[in-house]
Amino acid sequence: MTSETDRPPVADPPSGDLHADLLWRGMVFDTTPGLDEVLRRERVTAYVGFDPTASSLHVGSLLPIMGLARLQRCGHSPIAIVGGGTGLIGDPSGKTAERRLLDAAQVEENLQGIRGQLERFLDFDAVGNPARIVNNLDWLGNLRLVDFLRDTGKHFTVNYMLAKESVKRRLESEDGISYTEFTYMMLQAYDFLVLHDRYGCGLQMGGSDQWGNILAGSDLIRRMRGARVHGMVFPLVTNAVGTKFGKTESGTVWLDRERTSPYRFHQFWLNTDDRDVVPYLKYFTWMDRGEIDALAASVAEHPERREAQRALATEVTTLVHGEAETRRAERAAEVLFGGELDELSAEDLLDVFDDVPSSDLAADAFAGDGIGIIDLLADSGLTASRGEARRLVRSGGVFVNNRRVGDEQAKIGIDAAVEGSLLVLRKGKKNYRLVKIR
RNA sequence: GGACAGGUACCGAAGCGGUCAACCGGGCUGGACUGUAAAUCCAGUGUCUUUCGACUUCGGAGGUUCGAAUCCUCCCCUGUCCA
Repeated sequence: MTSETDRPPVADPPSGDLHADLLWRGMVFDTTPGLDEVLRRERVTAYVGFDPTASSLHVGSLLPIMGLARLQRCGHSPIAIVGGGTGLIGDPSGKTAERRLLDAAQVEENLQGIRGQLERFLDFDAVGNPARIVNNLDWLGNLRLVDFLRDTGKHFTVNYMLAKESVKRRLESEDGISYTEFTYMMLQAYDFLVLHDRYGCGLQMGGSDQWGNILAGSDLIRRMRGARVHGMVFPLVTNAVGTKFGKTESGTVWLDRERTSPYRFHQFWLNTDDRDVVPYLKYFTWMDRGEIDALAASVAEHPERREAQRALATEVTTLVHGEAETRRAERAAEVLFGGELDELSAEDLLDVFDDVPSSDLAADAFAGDGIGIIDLLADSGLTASRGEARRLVRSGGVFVNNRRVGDEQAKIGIDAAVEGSLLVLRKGKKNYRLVKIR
């Protein structure tokens, strides 16, 4: 026992060797010494903090989420802390500029969204080790400055804080660091202390940029409670292309379907580079070693089949959006990349092109021979200008209903529309636009 | 407050009186190849018309000139150094 508090008695030892599993998955970037022993012998309560700057998490948070989920499956207890209090402050880690502050109402709203997403991964009704979500605003909100400075602040030397990488970097930057953000570390350490006291929390996990903050927490607990608590950080998820993980041309990949449709979400994973797919399978799916090894072999021998990517996309999309949405996304991909639009009804098309931008067009635009392809492209917004539309047609990058249109003089008649009401414009391979005719 | 340096298209960066819609690189968009890939190669990348051409762009406002991104004046902004 690392805690002096009334943590529920531990009945069984944890199941499985979590630490070994995490190691194999490459999820351990660094830990405090002895954590592996603790995880083997005791049921541990661990927490991860989530950033409440948006009402949704994005795929960048998936690694810590899966960390918590794996932990729970081994019989440990996960706590997700949504930093309503610290979110009001802003973490300087990994940032080079001062962060804008959120107001309390906004944080509360974001918190609700995040809670819903976490519920897909963590079991809040598990017998014995239910997951919990807490908001640190609950204790930070009415924390008295004088008390805090006397009880907690006493344990931090400024020298200690200045030595932290996150602070150092900001000290060297032009804008410096505000006193507010400078204090962030202390607040996060205090969170750890509170969770330790209330829930017997003995482990904090997080991204590798959190290492300093995590150690600050464990140091604080050691000084104030004389207890040894642990920290573990995940590696930074990278990709072979060298761009930031979780970003596409169209922006961040969110877990919220309103921000990133299940189709796009699925596509994001499907497009994973060969070199990244095995690590991602380890990180983000529940597949075991045997399954992943088999897929790794498939990548090596028949990369063109992309079995690993398909499995990854299916698994992760199912985790986040459920089976029905995953089916839909897969079907949409088949239609969009497999080819035959002809067999689909207007209704099917609307379904498949669910998240494709669309524009309306009056039926009388087709009077006579039909509408000119250039006009159609420019009016629909698929191209930014008529000149671009021309260039695109010339270079063979324009498709109407998946058939190439190479003549810039071409007219599109109303009869080309599916059921007289729908045209599918495509630019290149993946850029679709739906034109609804009314 | 003083001394320099500089502000050019999405970004970086040439141009320094006409032939500049503006070299070049990156990015981006197409095409070829392919595995909805990577790498590579090709093309394009102000607007309108596309054949010629017209119009709007080079921090802002004026001015000189037949003609300016290029010269002059004032203003705004940024970086570096000195106080």
